[in-house]
Amino acid sequence: MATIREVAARAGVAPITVSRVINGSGYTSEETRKRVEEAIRELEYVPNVLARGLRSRRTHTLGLLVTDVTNPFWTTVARGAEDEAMRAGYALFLCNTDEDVAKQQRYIHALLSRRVEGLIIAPASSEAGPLRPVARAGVPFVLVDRRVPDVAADLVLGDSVAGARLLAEHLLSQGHRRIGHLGGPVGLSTADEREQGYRQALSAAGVEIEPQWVQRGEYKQEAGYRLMQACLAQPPWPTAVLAANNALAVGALAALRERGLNVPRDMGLVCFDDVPQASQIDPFLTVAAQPAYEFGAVAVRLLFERLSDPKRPPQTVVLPPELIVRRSAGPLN
Amino acid sequence: MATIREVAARAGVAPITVSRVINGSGYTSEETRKRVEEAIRELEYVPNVLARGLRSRRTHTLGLLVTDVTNPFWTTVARGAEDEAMRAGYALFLCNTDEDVAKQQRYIHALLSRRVEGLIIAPASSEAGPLRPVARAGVPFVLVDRRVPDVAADLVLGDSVAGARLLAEHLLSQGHRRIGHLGGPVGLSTADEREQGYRQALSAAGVEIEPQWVQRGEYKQEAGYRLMQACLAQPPWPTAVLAANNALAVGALAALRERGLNVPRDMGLVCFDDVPQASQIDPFLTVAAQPAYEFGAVAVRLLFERLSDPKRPPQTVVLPPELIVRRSAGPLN
DNA sequence: TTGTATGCGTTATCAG
DNA sequence: CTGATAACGCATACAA
Repeated sequence: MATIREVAARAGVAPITVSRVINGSGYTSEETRKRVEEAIRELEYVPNVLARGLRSRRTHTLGLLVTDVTNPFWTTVARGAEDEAMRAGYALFLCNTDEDVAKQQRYIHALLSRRVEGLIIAPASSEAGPLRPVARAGVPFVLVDRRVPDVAADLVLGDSVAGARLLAEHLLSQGHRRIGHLGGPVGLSTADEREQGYRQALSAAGVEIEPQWVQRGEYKQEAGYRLMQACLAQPPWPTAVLAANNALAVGALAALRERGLNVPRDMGLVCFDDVPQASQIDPFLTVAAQPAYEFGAVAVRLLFERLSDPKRPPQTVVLPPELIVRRSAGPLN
Repeated sequence: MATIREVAARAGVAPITVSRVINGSGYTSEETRKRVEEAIRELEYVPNVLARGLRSRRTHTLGLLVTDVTNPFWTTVARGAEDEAMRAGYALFLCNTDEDVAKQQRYIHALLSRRVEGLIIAPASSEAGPLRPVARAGVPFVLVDRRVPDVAADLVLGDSVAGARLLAEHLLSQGHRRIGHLGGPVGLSTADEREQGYRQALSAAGVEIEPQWVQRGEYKQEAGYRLMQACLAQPPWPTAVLAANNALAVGALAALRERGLNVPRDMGLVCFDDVPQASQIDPFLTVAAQPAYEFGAVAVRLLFERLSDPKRPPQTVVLPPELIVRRSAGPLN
């Protein structure tokens, strides 16, 4: 691969002049710029971003940590972030932590060692500890989707309480009075808040909750399957359940099918986050859909704002969910 | 952020000794290693991979270009690649080209300029031209899912001809004799081969094909919607269609629903590639599923083999699809 | 087993 | 408007 010196030699200028042409910094005459650009083309010169980053401390690279790449919510977040980053000439490392703090830490280290200029993190846990290395390295970061107590950072959130309330109210409006909740990990802000919204709605309607109807686990299909079974371990059964995310709902559906229970005939089901392809195939699940693409795009914008003004106070952007009513929670018989 | 010199100073050794401890290269006494490791911990030292790569020409970074991050097939490929790369201590840039050659070229440039050691590419077009910069930069690459004529590179493929034949034969076995095909872009190997497999199966069964039943377009939902409409523009209609990928099938389903046609009652539908979440929610689509995770993992393995032996002749690995029969193509009435 | 000198490719800084 | 010089942080080559 050609270097900036070879380009300079061929164009008959100094390396720094080539640098100026590439970066559009400083002055260059029309004349020399033409010559340099031609030399670049002829040699198929590709600037070495490593060397550039080493000297200038600007790598034009961001990192994005999501907790599940196979979840359409997160891939859509990634698209939003990627588009926004690319628009600004930044590349984006997309990393999948799988809700696993150890994996998250390995990626954080990998990204810091690659000197990314900023990080967008969907935290795998609500502990502040794992984020400390990022803060101490002085690398700006934005949290998406989940809060972390005692961490001062920009934040892009959905409204979990309101969304869960919407879903629960929908079930109530369909006549359900025995409503269960399949929740996410205890301590994770979205999971805690979704349970809270669910409880608020039911309590406002004067509806009782059996303890076994409320289950918590990971945001994964297997957990949905398991929690649904636990929920139905013994009577009385709920007539409907609210799953705290789409993966939980998909797992719950498998458990219900296995027991020969039909949705919505035998059991109503609603959840947070859409499953777009599935909904195209069959508009079935009633969901509180979040503007995932915006999550990513807004997070990158916040990050850029912070990069250009490091002292600006942390901002929080809340993007409300939208209730999409489909067939999975029809009127209670 | 601390540098290797600060670590060395604190440990009372030379920088090169720290380097040796970090990389496990050369000899270091137990004693000094302990001291160095402690200094690293105390200073929260994070090695600068840019500097390391500049000097050693090893960045421990790969690039993966997929054509659609929101398609579960590609996210699963990405997971396979990522897991395999991480196991070897490599990070992976995951980039989404959106089936757009211009976008693909921008990412290729971004990745070359970051001096990735290798690339895994799902080519957005079957032209060799766009891949030339990679070859000329001397960066090894593996093609996944699609062939590119006149490019000597390692290759991970599904068996498109066989898969399409399986799907078509399934439709024939259900009694269908008027079978359409919604195909991918003309010239793209998977798209061409899937049409070929479809034609082989029908011709072997002595079944005729109306020209309007065979449509080709992008591997995207909108195309599926449009092609399905074109397919039904005028009688005679097919009684079933074979979509060349999952996105096309999802779009086709929307078009059918819009016309009030029920699948499988009024129209059979099968496609290449699964839609895992949707199939969990409702085991509906009959598909030729490909081992997507293996695509990614095998591609990374091939890349590593080539990195360690650049002169080895290009390999091609073919991973066969599996027919999963569900309800979307029941017996013809 | 450890250290010294040097250079990877680029840009910041200062000069002209 | 252009150039010379040095330095970014690390690892290679060679010495001790």
